[in-house]
Amino acid sequence: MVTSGTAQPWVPLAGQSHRLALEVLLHGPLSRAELARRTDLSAGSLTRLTKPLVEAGLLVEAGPGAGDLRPGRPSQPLDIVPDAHHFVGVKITGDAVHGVVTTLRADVVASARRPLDARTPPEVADVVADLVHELAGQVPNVTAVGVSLGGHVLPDGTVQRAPFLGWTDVPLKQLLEERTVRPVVVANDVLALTEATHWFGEGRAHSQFALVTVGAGVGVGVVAHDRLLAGPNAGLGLLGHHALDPLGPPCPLGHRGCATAMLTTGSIERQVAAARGDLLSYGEVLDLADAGDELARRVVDDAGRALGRLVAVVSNVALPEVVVLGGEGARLAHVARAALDAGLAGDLDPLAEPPALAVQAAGFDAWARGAAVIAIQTYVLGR
Amino acid sequence: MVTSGTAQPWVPLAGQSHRLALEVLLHGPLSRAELARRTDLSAGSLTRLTKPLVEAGLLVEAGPGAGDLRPGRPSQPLDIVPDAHHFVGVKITGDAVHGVVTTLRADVVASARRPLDARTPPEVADVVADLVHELAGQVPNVTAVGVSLGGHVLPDGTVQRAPFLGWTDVPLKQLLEERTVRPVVVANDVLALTEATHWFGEGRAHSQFALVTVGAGVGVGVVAHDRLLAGPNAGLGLLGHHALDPLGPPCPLGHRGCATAMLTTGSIERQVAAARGDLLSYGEVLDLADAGDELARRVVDDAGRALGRLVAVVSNVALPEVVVLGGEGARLAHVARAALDAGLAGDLDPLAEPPALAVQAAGFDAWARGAAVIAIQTYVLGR
DNA sequence: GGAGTAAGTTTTACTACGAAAGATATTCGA
DNA sequence: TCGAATATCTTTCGTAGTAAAACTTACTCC
Repeated sequence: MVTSGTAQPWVPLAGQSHRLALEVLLHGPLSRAELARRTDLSAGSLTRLTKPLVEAGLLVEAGPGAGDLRPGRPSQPLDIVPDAHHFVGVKITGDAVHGVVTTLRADVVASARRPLDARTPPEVADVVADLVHELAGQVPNVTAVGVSLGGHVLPDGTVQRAPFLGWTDVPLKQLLEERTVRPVVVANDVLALTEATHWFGEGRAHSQFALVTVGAGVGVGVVAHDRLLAGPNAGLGLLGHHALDPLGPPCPLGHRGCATAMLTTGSIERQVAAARGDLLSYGEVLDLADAGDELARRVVDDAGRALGRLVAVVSNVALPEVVVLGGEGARLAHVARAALDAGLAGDLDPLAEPPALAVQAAGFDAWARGAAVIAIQTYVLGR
Repeated sequence: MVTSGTAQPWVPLAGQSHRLALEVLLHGPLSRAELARRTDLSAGSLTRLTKPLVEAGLLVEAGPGAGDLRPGRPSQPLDIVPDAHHFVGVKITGDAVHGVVTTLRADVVASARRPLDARTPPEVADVVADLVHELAGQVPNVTAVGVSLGGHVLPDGTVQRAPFLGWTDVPLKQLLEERTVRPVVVANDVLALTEATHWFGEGRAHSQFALVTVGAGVGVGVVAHDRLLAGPNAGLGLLGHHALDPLGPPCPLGHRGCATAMLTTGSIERQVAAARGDLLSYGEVLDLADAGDELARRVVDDAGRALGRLVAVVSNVALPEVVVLGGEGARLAHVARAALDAGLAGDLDPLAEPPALAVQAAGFDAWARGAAVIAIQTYVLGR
């Protein structure tokens, strides 16, 4: 039985062993021969390197790949044991806390939610700890907890700034480790979702892609050369006030037609409410637009066109192979796909190769899963 | 004496030897101890690895670093021999061909220029070959020739598209190798200049930076994680028609206030000519603006503000530590620095760390030097 | 049931590395 | 002028990781 005690990170694994384990984690069951090809190691090295990993229980010989009837000795795919470890991911928003439990492969096995009535750091930490406790009770072997929120997070887990909560310099990691007595990792929400997309989502096959999120805010994450673009400004929503439509509505800061004004769920609700007199939720607005309501259609199409232009800007600078659209408002990309495509095409060079587009499952669980992935990465990479 | 025969690329060097040689090439004379620190190798390994490199003449023990009087055995800096190899770099524009000769460290030791009267591939190749011949005659050991132009270049040296010349699918590398009987590398001009900035210019100390060029066109190159952002669309001027000023003049394609309309030398000349009646060169317009001429000042400031906004967009997406401004029109950044800063500040998040700005030496020699750097890289990395 | 094929294993020799101890060349202080 | 201190560079040696080649295993196809 795998020890259920303190989490042994993968770090003690030497260079190549670690690389092999990671390759198996990310790209599913792989035979030794396939691993040898991917890593440019010899077949002999693979036997040598995988033996201790199998003996330690980190890798297991999965059943033979069923379908392939090829000549030659059948391969014996190696795989990790996904539920040897579980991870809790929590996303904190301005008015609620969303949590999920995932396996080592980031498959969600449970989720829960708590409303957030108070926003002081200790109170929020209490709610998060309570949610973690509930979720962690449902599975064995919870190895680490990841927490994400909109704002700037320092490497030591301090939230330097979180406008949605009105926080500055809150030692969130420390507050949560005191309460949960588990390893906690804190990260920016957009960067966490970008990493999730990179390791376990639509970005898995690409070494260069971008994630554009729409929801309460607008965010962009870029992966280049298989690594997240980081820096002091990463994940802060720098394009939040990028001008997209000179005729659009103003945002709270007065920028006419900026990304926040055109794309955030709040702004779209507000535009419709101002014209109709009654307040509809973002989902209801999209439903109306889908049903052909003229007003909703106009607002949603304007937003779609703006999103297309935003994707074009990101695409023109970061040269992604794929642009993934995510965030709790991502359904917009489906409802206003035609307008999105038009806005995108208008701002791309006609001779340029357009990027592929992918729309992620929306909703807050996706955000929380992103936080869990940060916990997985920390455990696996040992940072 | 170093052989003056066929160029032995550095490639045969094994992994670490190659890395050491590259480190010395890029970061000047370095002692073994310093190299050990930079590469995380032991001092012992350094003796072992550098011995063959010194014996082969690739590295030489430079004179002791004069100034430093520290206790302990003095270090013996190792250096490459910069003029053991020379490289020719050529930039082809719509109406001229600019060439330079550089050392292995990309220091320019000669330059020359030919007007371009005809634009058919064979005629252009003749002019380029003639220029290469003249330049190569001035130094010993010309190892390779780099050629750059605005357009899309395939990995095999075919110019797939070059709007300035009206070319499609021209096997330029082949045409030039036939005529010069030397190894030729062909590359996109903006990407070549970005690599030059990365290896030997303002980007040397940074693993993440962006280059924005202004001149006959507008270009952007991005380096992330110490590698150029590449892809089918890299270097094509994708932001050339990015909207920067809703009230600006239209570009030839009708985009009002796009990067081309606001920033290219041609458009600035045209704006001033339209208002004054007489045609001034770009340099004269900048001189006038500097001298306080109201019309020129207005046009140049509008351009500066637009450049600032362009830098902001690039900065917000690519998160560079430095944004380098280059291209033959880069003097704009000096003349309209205040407007540039204003435009930049307006589009940056007030809470974000602003990127550092650097302005490159302008002029066509810089473009040609970029082409030479591509030749250097090809020789050193052996692609 | 044998030929063919490819995966996986074992053996062997080699290479690259770090650790540690030694050699060398300087500064600094007595 | 002579150690003591200090840092670079060199040498030696043991170890770990590697490829190459020969071998074993387990299947398909004829």
